[in-house]
Amino acid sequence: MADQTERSCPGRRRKARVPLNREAIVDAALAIIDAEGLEGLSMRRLGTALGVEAMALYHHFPGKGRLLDAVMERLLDEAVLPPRNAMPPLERLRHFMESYRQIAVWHPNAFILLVYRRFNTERTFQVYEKILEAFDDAGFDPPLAARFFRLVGYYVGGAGMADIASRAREPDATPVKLEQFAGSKRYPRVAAVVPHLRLANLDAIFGFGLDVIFEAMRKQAAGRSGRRAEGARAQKRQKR
Amino acid sequence: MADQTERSCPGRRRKARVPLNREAIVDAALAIIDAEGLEGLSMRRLGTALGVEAMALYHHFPGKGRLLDAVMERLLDEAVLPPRNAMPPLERLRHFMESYRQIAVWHPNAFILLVYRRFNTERTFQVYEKILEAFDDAGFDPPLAARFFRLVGYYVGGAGMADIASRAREPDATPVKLEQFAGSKRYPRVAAVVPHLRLANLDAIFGFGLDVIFEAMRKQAAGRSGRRAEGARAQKRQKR
DNA sequence: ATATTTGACCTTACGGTGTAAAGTATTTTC
DNA sequence: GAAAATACTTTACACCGTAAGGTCAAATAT
Repeated sequence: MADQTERSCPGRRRKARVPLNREAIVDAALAIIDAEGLEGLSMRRLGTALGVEAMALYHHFPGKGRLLDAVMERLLDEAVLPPRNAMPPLERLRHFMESYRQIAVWHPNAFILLVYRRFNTERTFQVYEKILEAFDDAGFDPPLAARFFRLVGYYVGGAGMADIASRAREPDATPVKLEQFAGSKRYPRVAAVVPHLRLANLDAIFGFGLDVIFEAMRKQAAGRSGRRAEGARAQKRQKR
Repeated sequence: MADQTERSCPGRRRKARVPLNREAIVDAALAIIDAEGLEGLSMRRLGTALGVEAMALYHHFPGKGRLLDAVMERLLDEAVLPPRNAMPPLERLRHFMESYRQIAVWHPNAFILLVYRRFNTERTFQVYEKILEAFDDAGFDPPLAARFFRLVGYYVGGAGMADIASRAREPDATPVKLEQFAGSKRYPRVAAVVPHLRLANLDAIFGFGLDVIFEAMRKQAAGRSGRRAEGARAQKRQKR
């Protein structure tokens, strides 16, 4: 992973020396995070991987914070919302949520950025906009869109994080693991449930939760679009 | 916040010199995190607050990781599961989830510990055990308990994190805020929904999500306990 | 009462971190 | 060809967690 690209190659046929660019830096940063964890990414380490001194990076990013923002954007690119005409809006949203979780699976060390840090760049706002557009397409007015947007967002973010914790080996974790308590007499309920929380089941569990949430959305959307058109029964939760 | 307690008071009537203890250290650590953020907590900083050199702390904790584990336990103490005979199991769980989120409100800087780090100590396993006991009381078999445990856990963890991000001023955040886009023509959906995501609404939004999840749990539990007993619904506290 | 052990804390040091400030060399522009 | 801009380096500072070993008062043993 430490490629040490031959950008400079001291004596040999100096080739116009292509300079670094933000994209290459972000790629390298994500590669390091994937390989060595978030705390494995330091400016010096990143510089070395790119064949450059740490301070050179400050020519392309004002600081590590902005670099991490760029890594977030890069991650978000992997979460795709299917095009508007491809399928019904709720299905589009479901696809997005599933691919969002995939980010946690593919980049377990980096995913926390999406949970911990604010979405503060233009690109991330474009994502918000498209998601909320789909909510609107599904027939949710802004107050209800806000509620379900949060519900599903909380869930997906939390699921990604918990997935990671399950797979986890963060820097200074205690060696104790869930599995060690599986046969414990002192924690019988934990022992009974733990077998169903294994890695192999996480996909199904995640899908189950999405089922519950999207089922609720489907009902509300149906009620709404009904009322919107003429006036049906509708779930009366709304308020204020 | 930097109390610099007079534990040593050089010349004056040296008073048996009460030594530090883990509890006092954890209290001080949490106080620092609350006041200055998670990255504001360093061993040196903590030592200073306690009137002691940093290395003295290593007499009470093997390292910063174990100290953070202790802070997690301290935080978890604030999430209370009402006693078994106080109310029906699903209501007990709901109370727990609400108080769990309160941790995020009271300790926004520390809450991420509960999401990011594994639960690895005895005390945290006791919490798991009691929660799963309540699931059992509610009539869920282990596979279904696992699913709903995750669903509600993902949600509550994600909600806490997102709440924090909303209130956030993490170390190197971009100055851009959601509100700056409220009137934007470029993000009309965001502009429409943002007013409903303000701090004042977060409690209601969180409650709405819990409503959806617990409604689904109620239905499933009813189906289960009905099948389990004979035909009645029965809240039925049962078992050991 | 004295000697010994122990517990609690301190000092020093090492290799890391992000980044401010200033220097250097190469490329581009006029 | 001179001037300006760009890309990168050097050096330095104030932090970080913690390993290793030292110090000194209180507790215990003799």
